[in-house]
Amino acid sequence: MSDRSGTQVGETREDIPSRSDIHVPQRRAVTIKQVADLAGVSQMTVSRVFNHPDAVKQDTRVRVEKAVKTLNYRPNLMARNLAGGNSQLLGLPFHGVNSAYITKVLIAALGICRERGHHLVVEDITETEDGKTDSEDILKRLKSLSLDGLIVPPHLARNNVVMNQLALQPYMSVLLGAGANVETDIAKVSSDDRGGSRKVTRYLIEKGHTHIGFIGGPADYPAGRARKLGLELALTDFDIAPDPALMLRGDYSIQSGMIAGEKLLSLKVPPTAVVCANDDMAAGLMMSALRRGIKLPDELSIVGYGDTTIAIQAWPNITTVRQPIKLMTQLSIGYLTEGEFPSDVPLTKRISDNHIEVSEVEIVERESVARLS
Amino acid sequence: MSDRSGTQVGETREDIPSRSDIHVPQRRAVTIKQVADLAGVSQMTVSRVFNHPDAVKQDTRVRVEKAVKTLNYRPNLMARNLAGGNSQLLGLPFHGVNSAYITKVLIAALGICRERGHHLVVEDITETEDGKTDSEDILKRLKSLSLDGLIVPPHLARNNVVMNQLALQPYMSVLLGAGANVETDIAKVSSDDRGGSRKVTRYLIEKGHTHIGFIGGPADYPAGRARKLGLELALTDFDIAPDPALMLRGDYSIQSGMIAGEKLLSLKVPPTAVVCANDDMAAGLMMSALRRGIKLPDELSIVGYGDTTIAIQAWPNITTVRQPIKLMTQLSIGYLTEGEFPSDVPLTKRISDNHIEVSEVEIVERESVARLS
DNA sequence: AGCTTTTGGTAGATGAATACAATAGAGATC
DNA sequence: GATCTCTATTGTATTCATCTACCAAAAGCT
Repeated sequence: MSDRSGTQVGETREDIPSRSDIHVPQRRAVTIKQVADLAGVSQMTVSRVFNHPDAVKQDTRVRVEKAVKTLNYRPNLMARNLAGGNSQLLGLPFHGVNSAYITKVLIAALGICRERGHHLVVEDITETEDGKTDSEDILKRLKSLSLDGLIVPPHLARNNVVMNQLALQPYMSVLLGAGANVETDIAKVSSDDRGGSRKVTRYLIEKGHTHIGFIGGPADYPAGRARKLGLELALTDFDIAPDPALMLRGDYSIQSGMIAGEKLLSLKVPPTAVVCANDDMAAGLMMSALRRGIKLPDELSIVGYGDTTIAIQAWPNITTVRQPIKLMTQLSIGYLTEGEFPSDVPLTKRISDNHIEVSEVEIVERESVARLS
Repeated sequence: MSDRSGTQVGETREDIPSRSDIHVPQRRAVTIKQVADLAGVSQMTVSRVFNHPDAVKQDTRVRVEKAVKTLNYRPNLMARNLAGGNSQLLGLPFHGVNSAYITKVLIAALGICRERGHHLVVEDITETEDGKTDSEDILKRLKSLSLDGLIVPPHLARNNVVMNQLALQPYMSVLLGAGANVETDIAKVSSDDRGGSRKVTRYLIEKGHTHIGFIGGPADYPAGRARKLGLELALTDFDIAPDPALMLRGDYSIQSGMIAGEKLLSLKVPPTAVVCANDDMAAGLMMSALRRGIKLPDELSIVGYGDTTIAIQAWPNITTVRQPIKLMTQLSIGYLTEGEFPSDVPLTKRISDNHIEVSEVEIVERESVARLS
């Protein structure tokens, strides 16, 4: 008690008055000690209230919580982590090019982190001009961060050097959105790309299309391959022979969609409909069609994949396949923080202990598809 | 407790070889102590090499640097910050809607942070469904982070509650991209919105347009007002009387651009050209024009502002005003880390000690403007 | 030699968590 | 009824990796 009265009298460095500068380093943030003093308990008890609430008597817990509230206390992340606790920091590697997908992930992750009291550290993994990824540099930056977990986008997953090192880190990583074929056995959250692609393709066929083109993704993106497979499945479902001449490949950029479009549209018998492995390429294709004066969607039906922002920015708005990014991100972050996937998520298929697949993929009907008459 | 002692006696946890688990918490990260030992100096000397290199003799510094390299040492951010150093963490509030501008900032900031060894913590400031911003929540999240500095986007700058609190934080904040009229005296990096808008408007006039519409931004975005002013200036430059009926206002979304477009295009005498306060609204306007079967750009010329991704995703590609985001972000982060703006930056105008304006704003000619014949 | 400057070291602090110790109260044992 | 055991709860000491502040030793200069 004497101890308490002693500290209550605010002395020490606290009482330095504000200077005339604009940015006055404000009185230091409230520490756990101050809370403990106010509540009349030890620091440990306050710490417990935050980290193991059940281990504290209801009575004292309430007292501590009140003190926390009156002082507006927030645990210092740095100290917490240094002492062995969680840093509450999740990492998200981000690349600035063709960034529709990753931006969607970012926004989803941001919201979830906010809800759960985590923070998102975004790291640049854009390739240098000469197209090389500096794996060393990425790893270095990631290492100094004391993350609680890392969300790995497909773009980074292709880099096996990084992936292998990641498996050795003291935190978990989750691959968000890939198919398979990553060397490292890392946790994965995927969605049914094959099924989605099969679904839209059938949708086109049911609209009367039989001469269907495809613009796929780069070879090192598994999702792109799954989408191609889905298309072929749908085709054979209806006894249509896939035509290799109609199967092109882009690099997920608008530009590459335009180039593929040029080729496709200059064929003697151009396709009446085209499935694209992502929305950006669909938009690119759209541009090359418009440039040729082709009327959309009447003379050419186009579908994208992903339901990214560009799908509603292009005109006509692009019919596409919605990827449940929000749900996938939720599952990823859940895994990172809980250590495992929840068991009762609807619309998902548990492939293994560390791989879950979202099976709900739906078509978003917009304006870029016409019935072939 | 017996279960504890059951593990091999005398075994420090260091020498446990890799287990069969997937995620093996690797041997602890290299610490400053190990570096010091290897280099044959004290921890302090190593610390100095990192933080005050000039205070260490060339000779020993080299020795330390070699040790750092061989051990692949990276200072622990958490410890560094706890002990009073810099956290190397910069904050960037991000909102998920109409996010073209902020995404561009994000990408720029990411690259700069990478170069300079900083990390970017992105925080969600998206409004809740009921349109309210939870200032308390934002502040709380920002506070627990021990940031070195905060980049404030215009979106957040409108919130005076937050802005006032920010001025009290122990780190600096820079307003990136606003005009003026923020109550708090915060550092600012702006660009010449008025000049840019004036420039494109003149450009349109020189193309023969005189009946020019404008779709502005919300009242609480100073940049939008500056852009409107620029338009009016250009108009009077050429003795054209601004027509209030042609001056509409959106909220920077594609949607609002479409709505404004509907109004504008259903006038008895619709404008032959429209200046939009951002690219998204230009795209929206474009859609409503296309929907009406108006031929672009021949029957309607459109210019946007900002040169965001949508400008090249829409078709025809949008002629717009480039905002030097990269440079502005560079200046912002420079201010945050150095404490002041560099004095010799080309193409900028120093307005005050803590306000710098980028005067270079150029038109990016694309396909959305036609000469009026 | 005496003083200043440079350079490197020691001690303590930072805020919170883990490990272990201590205390109190309930019920069990004799 | 006194003591003992066990459990629930709270406290103490230590640790985390690094920095700031203050000292001491070495080197340079007059």
